[in-house]
Amino acid sequence: MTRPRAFTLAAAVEESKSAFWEQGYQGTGIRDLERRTHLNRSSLYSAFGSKEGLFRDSLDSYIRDFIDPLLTPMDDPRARIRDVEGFFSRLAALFRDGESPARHGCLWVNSIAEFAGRPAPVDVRAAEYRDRLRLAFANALADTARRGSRGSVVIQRRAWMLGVATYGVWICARHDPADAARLCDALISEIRSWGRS
Amino acid sequence: MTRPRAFTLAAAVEESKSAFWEQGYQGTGIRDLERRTHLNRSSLYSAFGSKEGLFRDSLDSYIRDFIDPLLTPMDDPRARIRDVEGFFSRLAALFRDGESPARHGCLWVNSIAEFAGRPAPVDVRAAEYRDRLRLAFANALADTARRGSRGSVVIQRRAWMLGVATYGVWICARHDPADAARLCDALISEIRSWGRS
DNA sequence: AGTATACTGAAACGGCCGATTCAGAACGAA
DNA sequence: TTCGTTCTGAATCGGCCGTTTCAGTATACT
Repeated sequence: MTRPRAFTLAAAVEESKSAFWEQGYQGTGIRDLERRTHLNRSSLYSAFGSKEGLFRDSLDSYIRDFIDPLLTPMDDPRARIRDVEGFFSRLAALFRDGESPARHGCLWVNSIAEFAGRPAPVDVRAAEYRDRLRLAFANALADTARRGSRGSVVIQRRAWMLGVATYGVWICARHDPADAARLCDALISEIRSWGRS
Repeated sequence: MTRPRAFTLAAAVEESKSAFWEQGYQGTGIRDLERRTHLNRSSLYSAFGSKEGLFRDSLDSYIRDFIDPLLTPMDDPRARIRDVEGFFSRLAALFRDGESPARHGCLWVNSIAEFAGRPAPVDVRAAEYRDRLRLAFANALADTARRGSRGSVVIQRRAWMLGVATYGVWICARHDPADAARLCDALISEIRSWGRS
């Protein structure tokens, strides 16, 4: 009936995502996005409506393709403390890989820092991300409580602590990925010591 | 000999600092700074040279007046684990105070997220801040090693962990200060449990 | 063949960006 | 009083901001 799109929305989002990831929302101009996506303004606006729309889609894609896979192992009801260690060791590997976009930190954490409280597509979902993180940790740590070594209060507290540490690691990675990798190692040691107690 | 300045540099920096703190570097325009400082462009530029110069001075003032006082208690060689608890309980109090600028997070952490790796007055000193934090924690935790309850490796590891947790708490505060306060409470509980072990 | 959409490239919008310059008035110290 | 500086206000700079519009061309469907 009508002429189809010559480009994939997903591909355009992919390129935009890495631009926002590296340079932030304000640091990325429409002209940057034109260059990265190899699309002109008109196509961009007809497909996404606005810069903010494109950013929202980038954020969605980021969570779906990057964050979720990191967390799902810990969501499994059979998850154990070793899955928590696995999470941080996978992070460490990303930080040590000079090619990984993880060296620019976490798109979401960066976005929270960039527009806090301001009218932005970030603010609402920031709490979601935080809770998702804490729940994943709490779930994976839960079996140590079941095995009686610790009370559930301690588990909860440690899940919170790991959540906030994850935020911190991302910030650290943005300015020094190698240090963030060492940080993950240290966290893994600490978590291992919890398993022994 | 010549006409003196009618305004204080420090006062101008003070106003600029809070503007940057709330809205970030890129989010704050010269026109914002004119409004906040009640100075016109010419005075601003003749006094500070550039927006970046004003930002650098704001960052210095931030560290001197806000960060240093929070850390010095832990720098004391006689510092104990209770000073670490004190640090987080002071943070919690700031987050619970609706007037405190701490509700906008940490100017430095925000800046790291905003320009990582880019030509900015932040990048060099980011490592300084990180190390200063870790050293302060390590120093205040050291006596638990001296008292033989823990090896120095554990102390080091925990100091790193608290450093990264502090980063995370600041990010968390930027989007939900009340939650950050609760987070500090949880950290205090955890730290207290270290003292008992 | 006709129709409906998508493509490209360019132009233009009002507005702000950071920064520089100027004229004129105000002021303090020598 | 004179000299040197700072003040204010306004204008200007080139450039990018995000966004809209348009004419012209290409493409796939019925």
